[in-house]
Amino acid sequence: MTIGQKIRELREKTGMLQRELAYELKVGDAYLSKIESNQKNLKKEHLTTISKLFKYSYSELETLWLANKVYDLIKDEKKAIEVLKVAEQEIKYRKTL
Amino acid sequence: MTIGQKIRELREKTGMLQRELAYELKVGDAYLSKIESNQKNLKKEHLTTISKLFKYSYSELETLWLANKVYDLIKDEKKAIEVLKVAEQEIKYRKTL
DNA sequence: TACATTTGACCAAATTAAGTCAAGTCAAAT
DNA sequence: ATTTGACTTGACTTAATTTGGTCAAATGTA
Repeated sequence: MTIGQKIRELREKTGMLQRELAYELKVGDAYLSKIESNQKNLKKEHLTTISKLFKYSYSELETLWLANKVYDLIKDEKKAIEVLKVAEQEIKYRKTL
Repeated sequence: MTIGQKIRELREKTGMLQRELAYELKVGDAYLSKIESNQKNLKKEHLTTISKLFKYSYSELETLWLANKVYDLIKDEKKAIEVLKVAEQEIKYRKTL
């Protein structure tokens, strides 16, 4: 599940049009279309609006949003999974400091 | 192990000074100091030079370099580990498409 | 002292973010 | 068969941020 998919899911479940949600977010509908297909990242602030609008956990949206950023960084790498493991170890290690 | 630590390790093992390695990389020694302490990221191209200079696996350097970028992105997040899990699932999922 | 390294403040250039607009697609209704 | 409405796409723009550094001063350290 990506942040884009989640937003689309929330929107469609309430029968809202892209145009309508875009209006709430104060962006154009073309931009929202790209957000839902993960071609663009939305601002973190928009997560707040979405969270309130659909009464959906902000924290979960934030996790998906961050995961999407990580994904963007390594999606084209063959070693993507290994990279994540190394990053994970680093996080765990530095937590203990 | 971070990319900065690895570079320092390689440099020190050969008794090289920051100034000397910096010269090879055509950067200032202050900048190299920051690279070794992960305050700055080096260019991917520099990995090639380092790999050749110390005869150390390019692929491993690249993994550390990428992991460092991922780390930078989520280091301040409480949910860092969870974010990595979500990103990992996304990578695995999209690979099967 | 002198050499190696680190740090903070700063900078220009390159990149990314955050969009827009117009044209195009696609399905359903007319 | 054409219109309509929802959505998508590509090309573009502008502003903000990041990258990739530098220099001078401070801090170890032998």
